[in-house]
Parts: sequence; C-alpha cells; structure tokens
Amino acid sequence: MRLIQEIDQTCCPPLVGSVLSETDAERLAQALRVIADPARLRLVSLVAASEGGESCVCDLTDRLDLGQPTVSHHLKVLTDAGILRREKRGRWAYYRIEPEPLELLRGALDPGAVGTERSTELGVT
Amino acid sequence: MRLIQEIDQTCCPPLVGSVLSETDAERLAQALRVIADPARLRLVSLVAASEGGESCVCDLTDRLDLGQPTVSHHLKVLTDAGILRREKRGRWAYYRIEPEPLELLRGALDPGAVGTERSTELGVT
DNA sequence: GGGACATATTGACAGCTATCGATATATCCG
DNA sequence: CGGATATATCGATAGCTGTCAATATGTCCC
Repeated sequence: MRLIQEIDQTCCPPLVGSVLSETDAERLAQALRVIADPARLRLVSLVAASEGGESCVCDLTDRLDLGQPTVSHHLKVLTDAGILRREKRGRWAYYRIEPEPLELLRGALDPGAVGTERSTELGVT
Repeated sequence: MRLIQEIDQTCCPPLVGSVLSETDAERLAQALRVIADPARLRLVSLVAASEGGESCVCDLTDRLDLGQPTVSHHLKVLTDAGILRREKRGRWAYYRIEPEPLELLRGALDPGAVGTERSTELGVT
C-alpha cells in the first residue's frame, strides 16, 4: 500500500533562504527520494529522450536490465509523485514527463542565496 | 565504514538531454540520496541561514531534536559529499556550505530541455 | 596531570525499500 | 469464447540506513 506523494507547489520551499520547518523538510526529502534512485533516474532520462516525448513500458523494460514488475513499480512511484504522466492506449501504457515537479525540485535546491548574506535578510525563523 | 562520496564535476550529467548511463545514474542517485533526508536538509538550511554562514555542532544539535551522535553522523555524510565543509577551531567544529555541489545537483535536474525536442538533438545513445 | 566540555566513532537494531517470482487484470484478435 | 500480449499487483526477502546508547578522541583550563 503506497501513499500518493504528489509533488505540489507546497512541497518545496527553498532549501536555502530560510530555515526549513520539520514538515517542509520531510516533504522535500520525500520528493527527493523519488528521484534519488538510479533506476528511476534512468527511466526519467529515457522517457525524456524518447522521440515524441513518450515511451511505452516495453521499451523501458528492455533497456533497464530489471524485471518488468520492478520497472512497473518505479513507474508507479514516479507517476504518484507527478513526475511522469500515464496514458493508456490499447494494450500499451505510455509515459511522458510532467515538467513542473522536476522544476520545483530544482528551484528548491537553490534560490541563488547560498553563501551570501541574503539568507539573513529573509527573516530566518 | 562509509565511503567518501564527493560530488564532483563528473557526478552530474544532466538528467534530461541524453540517456543516463548506468554509472552516471548511480552516481547522481548517490548524490541525491545525500540530501534526500529531512535531517540533512534541515542541517543545510540551518547552516546556510546562520549568521556568518557557519554553525557549530552544538547549535545544530539544539535545533534538530536528534541525538548528538546522529547529528554528527549526518554532518559527516554531508561533508563527505562535499556539501558542507568542516573547520575545527578550539573545542568546536564549524560547518559551512560549499555552494558548488548543490549547484551541480541543481544543474543535473534540468538543462531546460524537458518536454522539448532538444533532447533528440543531443545524440541520444 | 586531571576534570570538564565538544565532537566523533562504534555497535546494534528497527524500519524501509528495491527487487524478484507468481499471479491478476486488461486488451486485442481470431 | 479463448489464447496471446502488455502491464499491474501481491507477498516475500535481502540489503541499506537513520537512530540511539555507550564510548573514544580531542581540547581547554585550573
């Protein structure tokens, strides 16, 4: 039983700039854990690089040296997180990138204030 | 026994733009796992927000609701990854952010080619 | 030296998760 | 309907890691 772990607007306050609350840290960590896996990184990379911007599971399974259930599992994790979108057409399931979540994660990693004095200007709690 | 897992220039080819090799995916995943933890995210956030850009361990231990050995462990993981730098002065150890690794990770997440045709232009393997 | 303090290391353990084989579900086709 | 194909789900397991208590190391000061 896996919980939905959608990466939404509220998941990713910037890592630097103000101190992360326990809740925010938990949320951001959960979002990062989704992509902190080699198989899932390769899946995202494969889908993004595929022509038409989408891949069906069979293509992905072929290239990952992992069993089909395992690939399916990773795709579910990525989809639940909102990073991939699933569309079923006939017997096949096609996955494509949903750009926003990755962009949000990226934004959370650095607002450009690392190592500067800006951090103290922003009302540290 | 923990391996050094320095995040260097070679760790983070872009996630999107070409297909990640198994090795690159493993490296990037390892780097992401370092920050995919709520305690470590809060540590980075705390250090970045502290005045002077540095904190000693005692300050961090106070604010994390975790035991001192646990905080020390997380600081070691972050330091081994190159995200924090340790400087010992007297009895105290001070940690500060090393901006580059986070910036590299951030860069790996998206070169701006998500969902565009650019990915196919870049020589997909 | 010796006590107090700050931090690091060690060893143990519980919880999580990546993986697999087996099976279920769903869709197409003849 | 029945077989074939594509994907998802289930149950089990092994390996990893975050956490802690106990202890070690290092530093200052009297």
